[in-house]
Amino acid sequence: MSGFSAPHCGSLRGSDEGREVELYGWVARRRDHGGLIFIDLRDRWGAVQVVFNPAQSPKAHEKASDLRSEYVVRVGGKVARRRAGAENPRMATGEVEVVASDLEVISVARTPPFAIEDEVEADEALRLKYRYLDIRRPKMAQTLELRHRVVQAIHRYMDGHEFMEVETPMLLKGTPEGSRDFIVPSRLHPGEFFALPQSPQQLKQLLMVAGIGRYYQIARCLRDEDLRADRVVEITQLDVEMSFCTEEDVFTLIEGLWATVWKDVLGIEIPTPFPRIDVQESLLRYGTDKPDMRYELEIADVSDILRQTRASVLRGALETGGVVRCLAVPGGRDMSRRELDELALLAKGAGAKGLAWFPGPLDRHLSEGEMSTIKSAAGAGAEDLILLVADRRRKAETVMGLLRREIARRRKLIRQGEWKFLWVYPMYLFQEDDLGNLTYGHHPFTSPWPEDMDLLTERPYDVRARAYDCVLNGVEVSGGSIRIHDRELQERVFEILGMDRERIRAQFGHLLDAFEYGVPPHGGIAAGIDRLMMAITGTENVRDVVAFPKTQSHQDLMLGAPSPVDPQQLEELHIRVVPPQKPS
RNA sequence: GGUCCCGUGGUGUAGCCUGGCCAAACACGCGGCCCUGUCAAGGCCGAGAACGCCGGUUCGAAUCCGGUCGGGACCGCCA
Repeated sequence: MSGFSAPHCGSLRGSDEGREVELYGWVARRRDHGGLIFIDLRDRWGAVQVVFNPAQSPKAHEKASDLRSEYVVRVGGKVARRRAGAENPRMATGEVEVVASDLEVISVARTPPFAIEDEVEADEALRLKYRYLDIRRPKMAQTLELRHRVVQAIHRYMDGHEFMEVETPMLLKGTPEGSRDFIVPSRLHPGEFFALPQSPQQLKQLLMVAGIGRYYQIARCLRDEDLRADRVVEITQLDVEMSFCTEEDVFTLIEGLWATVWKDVLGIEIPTPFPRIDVQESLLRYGTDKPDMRYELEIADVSDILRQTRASVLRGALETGGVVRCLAVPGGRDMSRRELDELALLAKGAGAKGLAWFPGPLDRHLSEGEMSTIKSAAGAGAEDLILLVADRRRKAETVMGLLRREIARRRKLIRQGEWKFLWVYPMYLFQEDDLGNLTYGHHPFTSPWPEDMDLLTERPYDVRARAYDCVLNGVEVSGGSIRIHDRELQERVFEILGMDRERIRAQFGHLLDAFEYGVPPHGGIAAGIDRLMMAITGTENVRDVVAFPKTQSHQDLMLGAPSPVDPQQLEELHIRVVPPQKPS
């Protein structure tokens, strides 16, 4: 018995009328009329109605009464047009049905822990535990197929532009830079470890030195960091590197790539080139470096208006070097106190000291003049409510960005169906970390802005970077930079980052050495396929676009990973486990 | 590292704030019977949870408190 070449359940159409077929699939639903029995038979391609009629085949009909959900069956029968009035326009196969003459139960099934239907909202942990059932849901299967088609379109496009896919190793050298590495013990080198790739960054730069010129790879990258709704441990990225290029070449390539993917896969024309915004302006106006342009809602800085204000909470923040930012909520005067409290909770959750608004509690602290100046700065209309946050600049931006997104969601301001691409460019080379230390903005291989070279030592924070992010509907779908290709400049940047000679040599010696053997100028970009798929499918949950995702605490609920290993295995790897001390 | 939300039959929810009327309600699903044109089929009947776990408060806890486990959202982090 081979059903491999059998017609797909979901592919039958009116034109198949009269065909004798054998179908293989899962019982999606059974409607037993005592006399007639209908089942919907499902496979990856969809579902078709099968009729068991005792008048036509009493044996098949008798067997069919034992069918239950998710049984795997083989049905022999004839494709027939449905009788007039019995067509189902809601099914792609709704014009036809298969009149069964033969039925074989290949495999029975327990009642699944949740219904295999798109609408049923099962608990996510349960879905993850039984992912193989979850993927049977048409929506999940379709998402995976869409992802496949996107990736195929990417391969075609990159190949068409003479990019060569080169595989890079999974077992790399660990670096304390960037995100936390996943490490793999070496059996043959006691006490030494490989690191799994956070990205093939250095390897693709070395491929440029190797003369490959145009490299790409659909690469898996692993970062041992805390998860979020839009982050998974194991990400897939389109990794690209090219020689003798400028930013403009990268922009053109990627704009063309997305335009092709959208056209080939979604049948949608997207306009190119994409608009650009520099990161500083983005943070000011949208409170984020990945603004969603499907709605307006601009943030305004009203610090200067309020320097002398009687409102002490606002003035206090300004006097300690902070800022006051505000946002007009369209028609927001109708918001309930409860709703505003929820927003305040959100702001506090993000680390804000509080949330102020008017009309409201702020009324008696602000002068008429202040209120009207703020309103015009925020572009507020008569029915609008003004939200204000006073804090350190970065905190205020984070909080306002969060509020902007929340307001857009709550007030349904997001224009669904729009594809708002943009480049955030340029960015800054360095940023300040939590402890006030200087660290890189993108990664340490990013080229400084040529005109800002003089500032490197004196005012590093003002140095722009030849780095860019491509943002789609508020999702950072790709980011990259033109790299440093000069050994001395690269060493200088490492030093500014606080690395001593010894460490530079140990960690990046191979790259610096390579730069002495004829290095082309180069640059590139990496596009997160997971986030891209989020934007395409309109989900806010990455796990929706990954076949077998892990939970927030890095667990695979289906496999039960991670799990302890055999002591013998540990011994072979020269590893001893020290359990965490329980504070008692 | 931190803040917050959630955890009740197979599934989704109600009940929890204002403890006793709750061995817990509803829908779907599940099992049986009836039914020849349904497609979320329909009708009738039925089974199924001591309320994540541990401890505390109380005459009495699904309900209050503490802890713990699991899931999620966010801040930090993620070059």
